[in-house]
Amino acid sequence: MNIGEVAEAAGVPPKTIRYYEEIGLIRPQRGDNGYRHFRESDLHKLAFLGRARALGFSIADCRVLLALYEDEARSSAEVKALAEQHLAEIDAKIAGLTEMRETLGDLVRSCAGDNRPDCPILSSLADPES
Amino acid sequence: MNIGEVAEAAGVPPKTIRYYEEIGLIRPQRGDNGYRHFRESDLHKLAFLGRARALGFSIADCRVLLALYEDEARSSAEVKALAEQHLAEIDAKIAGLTEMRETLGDLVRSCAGDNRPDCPILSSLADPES
DNA sequence: CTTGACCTTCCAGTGACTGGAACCCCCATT
DNA sequence: AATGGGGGTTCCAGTCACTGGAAGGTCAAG
Repeated sequence: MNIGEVAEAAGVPPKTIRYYEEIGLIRPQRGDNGYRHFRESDLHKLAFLGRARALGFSIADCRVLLALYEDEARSSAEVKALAEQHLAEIDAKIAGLTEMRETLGDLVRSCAGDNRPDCPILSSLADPES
Repeated sequence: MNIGEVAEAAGVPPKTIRYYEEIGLIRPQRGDNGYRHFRESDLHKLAFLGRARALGFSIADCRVLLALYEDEARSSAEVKALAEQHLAEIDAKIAGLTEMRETLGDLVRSCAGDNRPDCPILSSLADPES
């Protein structure tokens, strides 16, 4: 398979695939014309990476996950630990965003949104104590 | 005030303040020694920026917010529209993260986390249909 | 006069791509 | 044989909002 075909099949853009090769996540073969040639195992890896990224794992995490996936002697505890750590990060992000959402939501609700200049949103940004 | 003092007072690091000057968000004066000199209005702006950033507004949004803040003829509707747009982005982010959280949470719950290699997390990443 | 804290600029790196330019290759049609 | 279009290739730059670090100037205290 050429890069376009595997990109389509794995749901990962060609640019991203080239980037993944550059950082050593995959190592496709090369044909005589210099084209990358992808085997089934490459496609498999790319789809794996696409799903891991969609779950928010960093590239560093993905590297570890791929290594664990290919390590027959892994323990599921290692994988679970990584996933739980990531889950905690997601929770932290959600908590931060939720707090933002609440604060900003309050401000938006308190703003008339008419053509007068008085605006509690700006007032609060300028001085939340006032 | 010098940069350290205003950084402390506004809760914005010196590096960030220099960056904000570089991109034209603030224009502190300069002393004969080349040091930046910050007036009360600069401090005020920096604190404003710090709070807007803490609410997740982008630098581009902050630029607009500052301009609106300084525009006596603004309408609160303009501010509210910007805030509502940002609120929608926050909601979208929260929704995305929440979905990740659920999927990943399911996987983590289904993983024994023992010293055997069998791992539903890896299996699902490799092939979610299986 | 020296020390140390503070200030300056400039350059590079972060994460994970993404866009674009310049160029090469392969196949099919004229 | 030429050509056209849709692949592919590399390399460079940009994104976002800083952040770290190096090399060097300035200032106040002791």
